[in-house]
Amino acid sequence: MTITQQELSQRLENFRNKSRQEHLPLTPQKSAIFQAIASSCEHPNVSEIYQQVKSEFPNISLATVYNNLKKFESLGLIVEIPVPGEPSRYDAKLEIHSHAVDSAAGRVYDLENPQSLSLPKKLFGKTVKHANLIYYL
Amino acid sequence: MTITQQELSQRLENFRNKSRQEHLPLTPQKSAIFQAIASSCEHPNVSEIYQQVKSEFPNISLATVYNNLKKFESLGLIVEIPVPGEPSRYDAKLEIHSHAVDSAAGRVYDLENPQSLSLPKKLFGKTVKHANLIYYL
DNA sequence: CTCTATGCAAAATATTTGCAAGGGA
DNA sequence: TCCCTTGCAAATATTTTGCATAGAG
Repeated sequence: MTITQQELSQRLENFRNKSRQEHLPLTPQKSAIFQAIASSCEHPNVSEIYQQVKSEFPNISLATVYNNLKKFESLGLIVEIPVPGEPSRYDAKLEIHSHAVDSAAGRVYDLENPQSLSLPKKLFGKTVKHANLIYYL
Repeated sequence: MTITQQELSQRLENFRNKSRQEHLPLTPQKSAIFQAIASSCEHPNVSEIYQQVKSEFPNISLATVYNNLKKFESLGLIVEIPVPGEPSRYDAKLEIHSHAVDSAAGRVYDLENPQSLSLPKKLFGKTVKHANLIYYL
């Protein structure tokens, strides 16, 4: 499963814009980490991202990967997908959607949200920031 | 938020039945661990469960808690609720339902699934075992 | 030039495993 | 009796932090 060229460009541009907005230096390592997540539908976990980036930057530190993931999350560039019993995976698709977790195969799929699913705006007096419907296969 | 006496009895009976079915000895520690999860809507995480059980069994080991949680999960007695950025929480409510995660308050609420939400039986040729709709507040 | 990011190492946290002894069925 | 469970300690795995240096804006 690959993403369209157009979708990828959009994600990367969004990434660069956000970085500029926040006056954050745009290093090659950061770009590589973001691309490792954004350039496919693989929903990699930390060590997969680390391995991937390592092939381009053999000196990259795992701490750098962790630090950047945290930063990207706080900027709203990526979303963490927690998976029961395994390390979290990361997703750069920003539209609200669902996930199918196939633990046996160690994979996470993207799914459109069903038409029928209308999300509440508020719960317990608090704004619903995000919603994630996870199917376990 | 507390659960009804009836619901609790049901959960505990289910727990005892399952243990007997599987020919697993029913130790006081196991019961205490299960009850720590089943007797409220608190969705405790591992260390909260550990602290709770420790008050009754000061010698209990954290490893015992972990081992039993894994066992309970594989028996279908509890469900792990992964929470982004924090350790997982555990739920003994077995009906399919949703969760609202309030990270700021460190709480997870149970929610009925909306009527409108009809879950697919299969995805990608695999049976949907469980589905979890998580709202982030 | 200034400020953040990087890489390294160490610390902190979380989880799993091996094994001897104890206790339920 | 048999086998699972417990508790302890050690091993692994995961994530965070501090600090000196390098590099982006």
